[in-house]
Amino acid sequence: MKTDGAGAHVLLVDDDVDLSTMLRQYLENEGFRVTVDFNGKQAVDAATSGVYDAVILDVMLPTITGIELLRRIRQDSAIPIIMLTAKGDQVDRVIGLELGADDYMPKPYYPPELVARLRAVLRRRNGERAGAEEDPELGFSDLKVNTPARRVTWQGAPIQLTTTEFNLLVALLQSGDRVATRDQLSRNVLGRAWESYDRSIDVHANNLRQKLLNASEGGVEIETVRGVGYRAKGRQ
Amino acid sequence: MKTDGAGAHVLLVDDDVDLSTMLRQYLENEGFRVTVDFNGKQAVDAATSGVYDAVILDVMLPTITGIELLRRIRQDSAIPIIMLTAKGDQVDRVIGLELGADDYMPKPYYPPELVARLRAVLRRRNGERAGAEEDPELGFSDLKVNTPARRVTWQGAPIQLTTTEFNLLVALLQSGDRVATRDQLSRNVLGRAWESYDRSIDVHANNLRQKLLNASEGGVEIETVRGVGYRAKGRQ
DNA sequence: CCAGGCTTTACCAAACCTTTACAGAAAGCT
DNA sequence: AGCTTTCTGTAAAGGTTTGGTAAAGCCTGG
Repeated sequence: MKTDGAGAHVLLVDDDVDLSTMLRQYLENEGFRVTVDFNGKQAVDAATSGVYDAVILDVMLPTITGIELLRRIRQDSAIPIIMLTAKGDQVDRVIGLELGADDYMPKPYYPPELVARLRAVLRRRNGERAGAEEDPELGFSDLKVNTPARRVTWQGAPIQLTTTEFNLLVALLQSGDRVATRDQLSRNVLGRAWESYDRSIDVHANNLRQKLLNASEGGVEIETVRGVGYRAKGRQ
Repeated sequence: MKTDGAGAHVLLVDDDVDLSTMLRQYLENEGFRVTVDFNGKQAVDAATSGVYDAVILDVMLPTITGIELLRRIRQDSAIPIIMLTAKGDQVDRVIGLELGADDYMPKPYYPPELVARLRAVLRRRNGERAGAEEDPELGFSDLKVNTPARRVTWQGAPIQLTTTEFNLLVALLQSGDRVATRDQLSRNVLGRAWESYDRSIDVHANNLRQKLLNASEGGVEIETVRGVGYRAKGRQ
């Protein structure tokens, strides 16, 4: 249940208010604490203050270049840094990496991809090997969900799920006994906020429900919580 | 005195003539044979020629980045490599270490420290050769992949692969049951992060898939995991 | 200059996501 | 209970995304 980097505090330095707001929400939904710095002025102080666990740094900043920022941060701190770079901009990238950025992320990016890389640098920072092994298996009773392999089985028999269905199932299981709201599910699974009249999650939930029903004969259920969302339930 | 690595032949790739001369003297004094390459041009050929036991590689080179050099060497050889990186410039373990560097050494360094690490990687290499720790052969059922020799066979019959295809196959096999994401594959195989619309991995994956299919008649498959990446699968 | 091999592009088919519509269930109200 | 409103299940149509594939472009080493 405890995903990597849960609770890690991330400093996001980006001048694009809209984009960074969306990204912040996404990150928070993934369990990070996020602070945004729009102008980069205080970024160096903030980044080196020791309160953050990682920095996401846009290289395209209005007043000061991200590269310069990166250099200054690196003078005082070894905090993990991910740069956001323009697509195909090799120069910034190489310079960035050589200045000690831990990774880069070409724009435009998919938030889940960024989160994956963020977790990677955090994991690497903490005991490299130690926590490296995730709890790859979740699920209850005879239902096994192997996240790294993206495989689902009931009593050993594989269940064929689409990408979204798989993600949805994982989200539901991670939510455990708590009800997962449509908004949470939409953000986690579809990568967008939920708005009224959006029935997409419902459709996926039902398709998933159907497949699980067929495969497990009622061993796993997806319970509807009227007006709120869904919850996965199984005979323990 | 002459402990580990006595007589080992080291290739030093560094453009700073003064520094590398001093280092060479120090290393020779410690019992190593040393060859220096200043411009890095011939470094790949030299490193992969089989005459050296280890490479010390400066990442800050004038014409070509050390990272690029590293990648090319790793395409053809498993020789131990230590990177020299600028201070604080954890020149990317993401890229450096993931591309297969064995260790890194921040500049400025104390020669004794470098020698210690050099011996460590040499010892590790030899130890692995002695112990059963290594898996020079990976693959399943009738597919044999010999990494040091860079040879692939199906039921003894060789399969002709390009460098990239071979690396891709190894990356897939090493990932085992886990799905290898495009980003992971891109980093490991191509030495760069993945960005959307980059289809290179897909093309290689399909070429490889085709060759394996022809050779093994379905004994090995490269499975596509939609929206995520690929996985190698074989009849066990 | 050629050859081999990596990358990019373009196109197509298949997979699959989203939307829509409607019917049925649940909850509220009187 | 009945009636009304709100919400969810479900099927199907439509549209979008994704990956396979062929081919052209490009780079590099010979």
